[in-house]
Amino acid sequence: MEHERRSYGQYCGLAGALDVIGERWTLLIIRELLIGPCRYNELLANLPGIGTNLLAARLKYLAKDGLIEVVPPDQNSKIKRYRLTDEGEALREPVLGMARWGLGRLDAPEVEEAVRPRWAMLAVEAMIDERRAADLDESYEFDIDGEVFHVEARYGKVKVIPGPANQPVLTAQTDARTFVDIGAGRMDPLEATLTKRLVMEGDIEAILRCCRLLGLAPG
Amino acid sequence: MEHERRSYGQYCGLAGALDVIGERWTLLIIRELLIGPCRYNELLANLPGIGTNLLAARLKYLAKDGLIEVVPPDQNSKIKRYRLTDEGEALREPVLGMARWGLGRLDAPEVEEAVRPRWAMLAVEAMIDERRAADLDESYEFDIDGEVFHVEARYGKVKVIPGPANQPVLTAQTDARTFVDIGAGRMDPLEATLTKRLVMEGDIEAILRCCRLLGLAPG
DNA sequence: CTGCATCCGCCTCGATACTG
DNA sequence: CAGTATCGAGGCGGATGCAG
Repeated sequence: MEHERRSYGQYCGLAGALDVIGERWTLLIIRELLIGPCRYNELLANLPGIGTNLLAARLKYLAKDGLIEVVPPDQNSKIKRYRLTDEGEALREPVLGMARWGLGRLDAPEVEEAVRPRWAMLAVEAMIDERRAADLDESYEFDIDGEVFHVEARYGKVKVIPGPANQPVLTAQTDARTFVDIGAGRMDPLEATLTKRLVMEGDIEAILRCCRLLGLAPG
Repeated sequence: MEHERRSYGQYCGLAGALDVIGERWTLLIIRELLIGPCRYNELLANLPGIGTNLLAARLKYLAKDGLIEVVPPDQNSKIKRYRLTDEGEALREPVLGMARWGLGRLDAPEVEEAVRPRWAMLAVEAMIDERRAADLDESYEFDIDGEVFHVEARYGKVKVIPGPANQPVLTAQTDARTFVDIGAGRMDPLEATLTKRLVMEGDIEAILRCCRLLGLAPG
């Protein structure tokens, strides 16, 4: 006995979007997949509080609606993974926009708040202002609690990529909590550096260019 | 006995945003207020299906979170209105982004789908590509089922404004259903014109410039 | 009439247990 | 590892009540 899905029943783009991605947990699943393809149990681990039945149901709907697809297990690893389709990937911009909006409003984390280094990667992507990258041709490497990724700025186009950079002009090492604090505007990079919670290595000018790209410094 | 609000409990911008605007109906309330300040019963009328208690509860939370504020009744009209604060207004970009995403996926409306001319105004705003307005200095007037608004393009900055335009180079008249069909890409402006569902008056070149601005024509 | 508050039935959600 | 099954609690939808 299948039940029909709840719908707003409005002939409007936003209502149509929310019919698909408006239910609880759905956009957070999209967030995880925006960072990269995931296995079922990875999603479960990075979405503390979601019921396993609910995750399964959401994945089923998202696949039926064409936002995600299953990467079948290949020869070496017999593990099924989920990944965004182009249609799902097209949500990146608006979702990052919402993340940027929410980042600026974040309060200090309560005791029970979950913190994951991978979310810092999305925070970086949300903070980037590509208009400030017109003259850049370099990359910055981040190590957040051991999770390593880098930002590649190439003449106006900026990408955030998992893994270490080739020849970064800057490496930054910190913990997820501190990084999100900085992104939320509640801690200054200077303060984090002075208290040794943030350690940056590289040319001073490169550090400033990186901070400007992330909206952490004027200019 | 007040109940604590449900939260994802994640120290992440997106999760923080969804704690505030992720509940059912909330983003649609924001949509209505993005179009313009509204009275309680206007919201109720344009959100068919919402419970009156739920609307009241959402408005209360949105006010407490600083996204909306109450415009007190002034002398001539003793009617209370709700309007977005700057914080709420800051959601315009990501919300329009989601609307654009959803607009492209809209199926033909089912029998029971609600259609409101005011939503066409938001659809226009979502469709606009400001990068194509660099050389424009003119305005286009729309009449959707009697709801009149206009688009003002001024050298790269484009605004959608309620009410008639001053000296529009183009006036377009149609019904909400047809307009959303065009926005969703399921009907061509040409087809709508030939079937008399869309009537445009103005210079042929102006019509083409307007279509390009809305992503309805290449170039 | 507007702007809510209260009540109730149902559906969704969250947690745990269980299976291939 | 990757889900399915089950069940209690709470959020939602609709009707109704009521004060200004």
